[in-house]
Amino acid sequence: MKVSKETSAQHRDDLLRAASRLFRDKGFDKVGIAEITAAAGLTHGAFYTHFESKDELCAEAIVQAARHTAKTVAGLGDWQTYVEAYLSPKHVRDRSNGCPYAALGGDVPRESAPIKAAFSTALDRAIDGVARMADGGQGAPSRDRAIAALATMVGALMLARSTTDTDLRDEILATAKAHLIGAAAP
Amino acid sequence: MKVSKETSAQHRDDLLRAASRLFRDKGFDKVGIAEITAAAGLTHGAFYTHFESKDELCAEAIVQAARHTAKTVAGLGDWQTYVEAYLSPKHVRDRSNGCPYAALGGDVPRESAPIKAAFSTALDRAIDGVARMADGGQGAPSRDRAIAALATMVGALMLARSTTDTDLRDEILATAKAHLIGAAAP
DNA sequence: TGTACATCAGTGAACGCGCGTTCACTGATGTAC
DNA sequence: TGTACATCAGTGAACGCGCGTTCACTGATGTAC
Repeated sequence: MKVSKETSAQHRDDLLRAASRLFRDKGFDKVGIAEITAAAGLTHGAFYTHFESKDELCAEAIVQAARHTAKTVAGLGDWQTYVEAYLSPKHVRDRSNGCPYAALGGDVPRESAPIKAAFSTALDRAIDGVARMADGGQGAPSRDRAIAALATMVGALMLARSTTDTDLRDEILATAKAHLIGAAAP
Repeated sequence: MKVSKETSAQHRDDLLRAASRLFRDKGFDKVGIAEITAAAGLTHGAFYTHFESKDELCAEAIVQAARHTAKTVAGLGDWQTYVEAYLSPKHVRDRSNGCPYAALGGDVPRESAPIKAAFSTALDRAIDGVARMADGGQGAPSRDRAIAALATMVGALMLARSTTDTDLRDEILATAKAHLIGAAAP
């Protein structure tokens, strides 16, 4: 049955939000159209009135996740708070709502060009965001520091998530934290 | 038809090598049993005389990739040479023969316990290897530096691989390189 | 404002396909005499 | 050393399953009069 334009727009948004969370949690390949539409309270057939293909959804879900993440990060305000939240056991556990660059960075190189392009654009903006946050208005060239910091954070989070040894996990998080906060606020 | 014990052992090794390369290139989900057995010059039916399941192969392929990588890295000898090879455009392109931690670290958290355990053990050894290489016998506590360096390298490689913008890619590689080599050999 | 009808978002059955896995069969290996 | 036979690695057809995608249909929406 037909629904109102507002409801339809809401459904599209629901699909994007569900996809953005599910993809970050399980990766593109391990989440099906049926699971995404069900999470949005729809049946799988409705999917293709909103998106042309799964690939298109993947690309848009990256944008959605990046936007949501940027908003959350901006809300934290302080660089040290951000680093500590990023390298926390909670962020290791909660992939669904976490950093899309750490969650999907490993998958993106294997996906289609539009997906790579979406990720690439989002990443570039995220670097700018981190650069702005990392040094609150100082004249120093901050983009380089932002890139190095982001690489360390993304790498540390990914490795921490890949570990079954909780000692090693905590060691990775603590070490990365020390290097980042020590370097940014000596 | 039956083959000799030596041939069979060789086939098992061929399967592991093929799997270790294919998985690093495309990830666990995008490589099928048929593709792996074909790459090893066999048909898919032969697979189950060597491995109980795809999951078991994934775990063993991680060990295989880690061993091969450790051998290659040991051959480089010098820390600076290693960092430059790691953060080279060649390594960005050639995932098949590259670092298994950057290639599969994003996938491992979503896989079964044996796969996570295999990865975790290999990672722990890799950290030790990097620690030994990074400071050639100095008394300084090197394990922390090794962890931070590995996180930065893995993160930078992954992000560089996820980029379509070649300027951004080169920027990521150059920045990470500067931070790592500057820190280890000031 | 009320009625008639074209539109189209959502449903659910169906599709072709590739996947991991199984299994009856084949024929070279390697052992027992 | 030579022969007879049990073993078992590899083959290829077949399986059930879940996937992305399609499509005829439904019925509420929203427009034209």
